[in-house]
Amino acid sequence: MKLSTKGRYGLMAMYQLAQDYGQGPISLKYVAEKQGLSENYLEQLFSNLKKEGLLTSTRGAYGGYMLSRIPGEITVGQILRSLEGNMSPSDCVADDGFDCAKDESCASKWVFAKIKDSIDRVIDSITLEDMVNDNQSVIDRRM
Amino acid sequence: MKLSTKGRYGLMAMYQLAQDYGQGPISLKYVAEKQGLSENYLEQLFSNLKKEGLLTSTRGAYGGYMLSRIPGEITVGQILRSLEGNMSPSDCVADDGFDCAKDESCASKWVFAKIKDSIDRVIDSITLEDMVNDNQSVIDRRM
DNA sequence: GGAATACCCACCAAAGCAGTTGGGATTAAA
DNA sequence: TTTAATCCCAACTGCTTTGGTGGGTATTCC
Repeated sequence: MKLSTKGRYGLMAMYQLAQDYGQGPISLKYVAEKQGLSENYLEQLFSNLKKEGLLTSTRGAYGGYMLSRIPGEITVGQILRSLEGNMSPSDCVADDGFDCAKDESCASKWVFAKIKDSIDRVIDSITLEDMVNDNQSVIDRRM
Repeated sequence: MKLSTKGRYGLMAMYQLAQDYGQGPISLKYVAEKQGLSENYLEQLFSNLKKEGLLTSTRGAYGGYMLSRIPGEITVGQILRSLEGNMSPSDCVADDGFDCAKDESCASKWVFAKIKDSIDRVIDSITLEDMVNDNQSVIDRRM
């Protein structure tokens, strides 16, 4: 049950933008180099993050990308969901209106629901600001 | 970040064996039918679970599979790990001795570690017995 | 005008997933 | 002693996803 590189790279890239927050638009090239990622691939991820409203972009020379909100208002959960889809371990407990045939009588289902809840609690409680400040203790108090 | 059918089917099948615990060996065919799974595919999963010591088998007519321990001593974590490998969202926080080049300075890493810990806490606290008894409230008290 | 950038879309190789197939070995029962 | 039920094993397959690459276009600053 792994994250794909979309989620991992995307989080790393967003973290970089959080570190350089307030410096105006940051170019894709810079982010890719700084985090050691393929520029072309990262472009696709940013396109997604933009669609979800987490990034804004400026075209042309000296253009680039910026977080659409302050780092304290962007959570890891928002980033991962926008790149990975929902973060449920099984579709039967996702919020997508998928429904499993056996539905009720399934003992596995509530196990998956518990896993999902615990993941959600973590990723929705950590913001980019927390990551920049390395706020481990803050998070621990929150959870 | 989904479980594969290995984890999902495997858990369902083990749950079935827990329900029929104490009835002697249970055939693959019965479990597959009861849970609506492909017999041939399930066979591979059982082979894995047996290697990990979670199942014992009896060959020949009237043979089958049994849990190797009482349901209260088999956790969801043991089952999922034996079928899915480690349950870390990223290899950089797995216990496998993988090590990431940037290691120290990676802010994403501790995020992944927090996710992993919360998953582990859930799956290691739920046993097959809990599932059979539908012990949701018991689990909630435990966590 | 030229350089730097974001935007868009098609394509691709490799790996993983979810089985299927086919045969063999072992054992209880008839 | 045959037969049917069962576990055991390994190869094969079609499909989808992953993790990119490449090429061209549009926009903006100097």
